[in-house]
Amino acid sequence: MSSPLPLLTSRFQAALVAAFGESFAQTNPLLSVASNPKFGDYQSNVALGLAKTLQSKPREVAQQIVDQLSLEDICDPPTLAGPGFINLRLKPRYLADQLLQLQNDRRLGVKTVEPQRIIVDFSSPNIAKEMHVGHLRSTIIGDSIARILTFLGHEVLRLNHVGDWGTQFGMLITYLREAYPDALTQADALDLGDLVAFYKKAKQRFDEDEIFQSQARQAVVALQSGDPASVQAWKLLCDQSRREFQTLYDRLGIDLKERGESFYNPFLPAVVEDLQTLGLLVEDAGAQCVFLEGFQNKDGNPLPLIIQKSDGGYNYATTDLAALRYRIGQDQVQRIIYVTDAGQSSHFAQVFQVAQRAGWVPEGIDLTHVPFGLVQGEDGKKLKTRSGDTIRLRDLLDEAIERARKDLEDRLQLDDRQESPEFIQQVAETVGLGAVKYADLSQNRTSNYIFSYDKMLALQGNTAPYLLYAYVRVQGIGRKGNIDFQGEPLQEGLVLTEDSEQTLMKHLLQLEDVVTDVAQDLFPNRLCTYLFELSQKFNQFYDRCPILKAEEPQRSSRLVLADVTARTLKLGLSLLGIPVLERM
RNA sequence: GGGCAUGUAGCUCAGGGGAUAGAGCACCAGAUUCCGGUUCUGGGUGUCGCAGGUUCGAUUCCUGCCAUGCUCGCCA
Repeated sequence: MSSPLPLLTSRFQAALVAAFGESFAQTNPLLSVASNPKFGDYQSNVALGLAKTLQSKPREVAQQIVDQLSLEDICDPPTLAGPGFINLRLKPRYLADQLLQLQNDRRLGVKTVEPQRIIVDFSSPNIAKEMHVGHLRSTIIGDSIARILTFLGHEVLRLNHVGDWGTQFGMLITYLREAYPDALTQADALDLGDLVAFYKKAKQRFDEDEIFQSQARQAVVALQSGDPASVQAWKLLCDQSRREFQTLYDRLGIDLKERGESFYNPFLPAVVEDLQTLGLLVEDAGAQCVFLEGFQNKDGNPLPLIIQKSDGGYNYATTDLAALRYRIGQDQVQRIIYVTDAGQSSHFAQVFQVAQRAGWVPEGIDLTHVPFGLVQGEDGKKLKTRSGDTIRLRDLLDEAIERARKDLEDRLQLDDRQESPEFIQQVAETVGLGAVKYADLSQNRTSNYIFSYDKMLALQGNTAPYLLYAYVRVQGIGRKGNIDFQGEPLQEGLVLTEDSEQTLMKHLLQLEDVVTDVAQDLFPNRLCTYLFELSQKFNQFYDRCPILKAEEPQRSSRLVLADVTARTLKLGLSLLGIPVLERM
């Protein structure tokens, strides 16, 4: 393990028992990283809360705990401060020993946990539409969450719940039937751009023309009941979109299993029947509904969740309920994580409520909606092109890569460096795509975020290029000194004498805490903050401590410290879906 | 009107019961015998939207209000 926290916790619990008796064996010692490094490395706040129960003064309680604490192998003698904080400082000897452990551990101190089966449902674009920046957030955040859970040892099913079913197909098929019938019978009769244009026109007709609307609704019902011509047309349209999506996933390095809404079609009638049997279903205005608890419509009446439309068709609530049942029953998962925009929060709350009331969610199954905010332009409004259209994801990625290439070429020219076109291409792609991903992941996902190429590609600040460069620096040391970091590991004799070495090492020890925390709360931005701070601390160390020119045993110790830092950066970035470069 | 989210430094944002609320950018000034300066060191700012409440302690939790965004029965 890398984190000292479990060890410190058990020592504190022993001290609590010794000081106040057996009943305090389970008391949480409230240990955390010190709020300010000047106080130490870790702190315990337990005395402040305990004072009341013990009818004593906080500082006295703290002193009684400290008197019983046995930490000589880990820390300097604990100190009391303020109203009753207990401050701890790790010993340099302990840090050097831990560095040796990390050097020999491929997982860099992060243990695997008891495995669960978990579904991460993310990305989920709609067939016959282009992926846009909104899908980017779901895709990137979902991918990172899946990577982190997998790294901790869980069995993760990465599901792409594509929108390949429903009213949109009725619209599209009805429209194409009159405007471009070949598209319904021949593969690739249209390219995707045309398909998107047809979709827009179909939507327009749907909104304006009542006859068209009812034809479209009938077409949906025909499709959902398996009409062969409709099914064939539908398959052609899906194949075309699927290939387009896949090129984007390949570029982004995203692994996903497609299991779209259509997959659950056979299970939809049973959802209705079972809700009927349970007595939850009510007919209202011709539609089959479950009336929700705690939701109101504009008139203050209970809000229904529509399970079956008045025309007999199903909608996405039905599909999500069927999916939920399948995932729990057939996939046998213990946790389902839905990564979608915050606008769907109430939809998921409603679906979860109905599933709970129907008894479809057994004890111990965790359903979590992971919402995220909008991507906005620098004007604070929804991100658009100059002409007001939605920006296509592939155009956005292309532009990030082009800008990264331009930055690189300018730098090469300044330094009079010659590099091959292949090198330039690889660096531009890695930096460009990495910057886009990191910019998104480094924000707290709950709020909206302002998209800026300039900021995400900046070489300073909390950006992908800054982190990538810290990694490259270590590789530069290796090349310069002819160091084989993969070689025979040292067995002993490491020393950490300088403040900047110790500060860096203390940060390396926190990786496990951070990864565990992100797996729990599903906020990848905390991992970003950790990696940014790690890079800053590495740069301070690099600035103050010569490595190759140092005398032994400093030289070897610093090489190990640099290597473990680089490996931590590489691992951390990989959990964000961002590959590193050896040179840039 | 109901629901949800957000409101923290000039800007972009972290933090989320505990000590003097942080970072990056921008701005100013410095450093560099060096392993790639895409670096490092200094310099200062805040009624943590407003008002109450809970608490030994609130920017953090609760309530109300204000502002902004998203959303509210047959799209997903």
